[in-house]
Amino acid sequence: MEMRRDIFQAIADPTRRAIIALVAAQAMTPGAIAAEFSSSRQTISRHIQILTECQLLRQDQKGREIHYHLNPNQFKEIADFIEPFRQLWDDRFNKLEALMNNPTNP
Amino acid sequence: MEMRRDIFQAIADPTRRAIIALVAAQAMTPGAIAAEFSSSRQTISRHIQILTECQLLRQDQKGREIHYHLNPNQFKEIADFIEPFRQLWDDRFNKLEALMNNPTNP
DNA sequence: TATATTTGCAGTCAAATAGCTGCACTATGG
DNA sequence: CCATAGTGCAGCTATTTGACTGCAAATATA
Repeated sequence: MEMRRDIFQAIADPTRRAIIALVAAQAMTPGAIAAEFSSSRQTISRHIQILTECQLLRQDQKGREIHYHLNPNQFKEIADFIEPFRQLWDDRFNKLEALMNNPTNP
Repeated sequence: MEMRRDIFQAIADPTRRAIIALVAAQAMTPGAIAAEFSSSRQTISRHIQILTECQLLRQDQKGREIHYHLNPNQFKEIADFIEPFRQLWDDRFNKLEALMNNPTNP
């Protein structure tokens, strides 16, 4: 029944990206997260569940509260996807890369 | 009727990511792209249309053939999303950043 | 001009998704 | 022990999505 989630599908939803941005700043409880949105608490809870399945979020139980915090490692899969194209648009990256390949030269 | 497409939704589909990877190597016609997949030509054509709506692909009409090629600029939106988290996992990036902040000239 | 090739568009259908409400479970405090 | 607060899960519905088939438009070739 439950389709295998991948991280690209997880970040496809704008609400979930907003949740990620919120939690990135500080760990938050589901209630506090839901308070930031107009959707119902249960709906936000479902989004949190999806993000947790992809390990984008991690739980931190404290008494009856659960604090969710970001797991930045999972973003590597997205980074790996766009990395091959990065040099085609990111001048800053090109400068960094030049320094990396030629660290001692002018 | 037609929902506004965003780029995150565009790359959520694995077939579309595969199309992107194909076209990144070289510009291709819809027919040639479809030949790489088991889905029908029309289904692939629909995916190409979605990618083009998001400007991830660009058309290049040559007679009755249309060559699609990648528009890497659009990946910036994805990069901007994950960039804030990059330093938290990417050691290589940290090294590059260090070089950038402390260039070769003493 | 007639024909074949390349492509896009409309229509249909099954499956997945995101939203809601209601209920059950756990932990804290009196 | 009981009430309350914080969460998760089940079930329902409307919307969206991805796949297919069929057809039309445009271009190249005989």
